[in-house]
Amino acid sequence: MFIYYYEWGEAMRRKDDQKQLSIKQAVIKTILAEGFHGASISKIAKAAGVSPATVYVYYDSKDAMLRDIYKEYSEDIYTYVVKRVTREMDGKQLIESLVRSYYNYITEHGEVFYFVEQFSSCPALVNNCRNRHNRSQVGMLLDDLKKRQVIKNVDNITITALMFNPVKSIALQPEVRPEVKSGVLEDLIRMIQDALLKKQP
Amino acid sequence: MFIYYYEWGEAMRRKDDQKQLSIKQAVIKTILAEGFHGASISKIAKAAGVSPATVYVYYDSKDAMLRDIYKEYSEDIYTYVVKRVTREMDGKQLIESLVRSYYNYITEHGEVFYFVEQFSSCPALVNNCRNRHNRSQVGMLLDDLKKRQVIKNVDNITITALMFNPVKSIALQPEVRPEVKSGVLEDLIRMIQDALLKKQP
Amino acid sequence: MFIYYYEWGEAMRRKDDQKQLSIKQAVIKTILAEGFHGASISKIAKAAGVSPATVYVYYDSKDAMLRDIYKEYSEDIYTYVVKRVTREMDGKQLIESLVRSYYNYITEHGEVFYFVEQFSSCPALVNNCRNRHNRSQVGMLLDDLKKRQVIKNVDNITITALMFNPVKSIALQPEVRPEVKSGVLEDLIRMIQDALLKKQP
Amino acid sequence: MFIYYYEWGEAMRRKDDQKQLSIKQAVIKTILAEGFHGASISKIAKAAGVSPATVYVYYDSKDAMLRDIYKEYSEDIYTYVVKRVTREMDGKQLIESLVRSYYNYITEHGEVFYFVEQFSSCPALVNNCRNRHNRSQVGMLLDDLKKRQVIKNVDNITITALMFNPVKSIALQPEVRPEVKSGVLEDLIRMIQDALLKKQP
DNA sequence: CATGAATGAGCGTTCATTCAT
DNA sequence: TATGAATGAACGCTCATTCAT
Repeated sequence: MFIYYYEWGEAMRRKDDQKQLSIKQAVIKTILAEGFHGASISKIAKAAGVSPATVYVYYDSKDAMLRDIYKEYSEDIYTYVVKRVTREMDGKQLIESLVRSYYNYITEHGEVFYFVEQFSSCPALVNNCRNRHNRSQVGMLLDDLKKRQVIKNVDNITITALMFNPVKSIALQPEVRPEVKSGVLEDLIRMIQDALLKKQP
Repeated sequence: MFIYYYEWGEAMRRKDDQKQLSIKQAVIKTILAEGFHGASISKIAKAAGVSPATVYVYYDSKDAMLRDIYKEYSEDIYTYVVKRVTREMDGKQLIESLVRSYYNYITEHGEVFYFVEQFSSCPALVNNCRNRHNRSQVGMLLDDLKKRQVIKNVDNITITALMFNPVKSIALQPEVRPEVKSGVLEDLIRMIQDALLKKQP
Repeated sequence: MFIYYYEWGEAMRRKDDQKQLSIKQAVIKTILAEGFHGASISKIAKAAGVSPATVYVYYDSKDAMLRDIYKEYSEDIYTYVVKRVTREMDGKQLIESLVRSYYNYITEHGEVFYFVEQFSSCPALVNNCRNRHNRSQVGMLLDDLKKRQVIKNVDNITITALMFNPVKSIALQPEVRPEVKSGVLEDLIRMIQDALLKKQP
Repeated sequence: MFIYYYEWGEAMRRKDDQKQLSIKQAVIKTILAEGFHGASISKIAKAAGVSPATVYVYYDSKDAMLRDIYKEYSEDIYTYVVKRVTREMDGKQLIESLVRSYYNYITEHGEVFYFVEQFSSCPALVNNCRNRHNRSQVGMLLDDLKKRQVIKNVDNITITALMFNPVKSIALQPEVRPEVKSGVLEDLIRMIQDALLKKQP
């Protein structure tokens, strides 16, 4: 008589990456549609096309799920902006690039950005997970500019606050039309350059 | 058994206002303590020292209640900053005053500010109520400065984005110590002045 | 205009004792019918004719509810048996009375007794609540008999184990007919008397 | 991908038995640790080191599994006590042996005994399975003693109720220290002898 | 006006069981 | 045979809201 044992190989890998992805997308989509507190597991599961119980195959709890997705995306925007910087850029160009990339990321990845923002604004959730990897890449960039006397020698949190928060608030304005936003963005870039760059004698 | 009181006067009326006020304070306090989605009617009622049913004497629904309170406080910060501007101030001083007042409001009225921020960040809620009264007072101030060629002639939403958002993000950082924030605030004010003021030849 | 305040009096006492009683009865009945682990809140609520949420008006949690009901009934049987003892009884009669009363209680209050037994047999539950009030009345009775040299001078837990456990096991046998149980009870009483009473020279 | 093994012998067979055994042990262990209603299939499977689905290879359902295990162990204690009886024992010794063995079984096989007790106390489960094999061996022993006029001529259920239930209740008391239990057991044995043995003229 | 009681709907989660491999 | 994935049903419980007084 034959006895067969199944080998734990590729064929048996049944934890479905596609399914987990669709859950993640459903989370982000549902939170955008229903707000953070309106995104229940059952709504998310319905949006993902799975049973509520299936969510718990992939995540230990709702909080853990949100935290995992947050961790995955929280630093995404900084990776994005840093990747678009090149060596040839001078200080002025670099500031423009960073601000513009930040804006572009928001328009291109609105749902994800919105999710991260929502999550960040809830202290109860965000306090449990800290990861500052790619953000620090921005910090290194700024440190270099300061050393090279290109930008003013102030704390990085001051610089990033000035560079990213105004453009964020513009990008998220639901009432302002994109064309207007473009113009505003140009003005903003000039003004941030004025604020940050050292005046050359 | 019913007991009747005939006397009806200011004292009686004030009692009701008092109750509504304590509900409002309870809302803001509870949302700070428990987060937006942890602030249930029963918790709020308990914090206010009334029955859950009493809340519905003053408000039609939970959403209506939050909206009412939001409307009451959403523009509070702009009233605050405008009130602290005086006629003698030149452009530079005016910018400093606006930014500093904005920062002071957040530190002094943290609970209210937190509530307004939380509410604002939920589109489902905020879309139903728009009021731009006191913010426009800031707009008038800026328009005047632009007409007098003191600050650059750009859209007001650009200016306010640059003036208020960086300082907000600094003020809300939970990890940064107040002493550090003070220094950052000074730097920020200088840089916002550099960004906004017209360069004098 | 009239203002009336409601006095918190008998008329306003709306927490319905009858409803709480019907919940208690539903608990006991449902546990008998469905077993301890089959008695869910929703089944209990249905049996009591209320909404599941209503249960939580009267009890903080399911465990607290079971514990409350247990505490109310756990010593009931000892109250019952002690109450049926009279001063005139000699040792032999007293033993007969205690055993017979214990048996009668079980047949008369089968549901309650079953609930208490089920609860007692779950260590996780019973460890959180200890009350030994009426049981100790039995202990005092036995101490007196020992002092008066009527029964053997052994530990009370030994005596109660011998007096009550055999009759309990008989009473709970579902397959044995009541007539047979009567005969068995008589035999049991004689033998327990033989076991406990000091032999007179 | 499938891998085939041809060799099929005792070793293979034993492996399956081993797996079923480890499931059985996991059931008993988990019920002791988590209580009857805390012993879910997934917890049991985890404790046994198998997948939840594997349990259903060996048993049709959870109830069937519990019933099977119950049937296997329910009469174990009577096999145990009967095996420790020898021909040379007189009536007094025999009673002592039975009672003491019963006590020893409980202390030695606490987990199994606890499982059987828990199962027995749930009518919904126990009603579906009846087997009185080894218990009847005790009955034959008692019948013989009665015929030989050593013990009183009463129904066997009366005798077993008196012999086994008190000692069970003592053995299961979690608060009483083992040393105390020893003394109680001695007293109990004397008293059960007094109750059961025919008085010699 | 003010309340504690009451509730249907929904929450996050776990269950016993089945499926696909 | 053995498995991790998948699930409908049910769990205990809380919610915003209404009811009866």
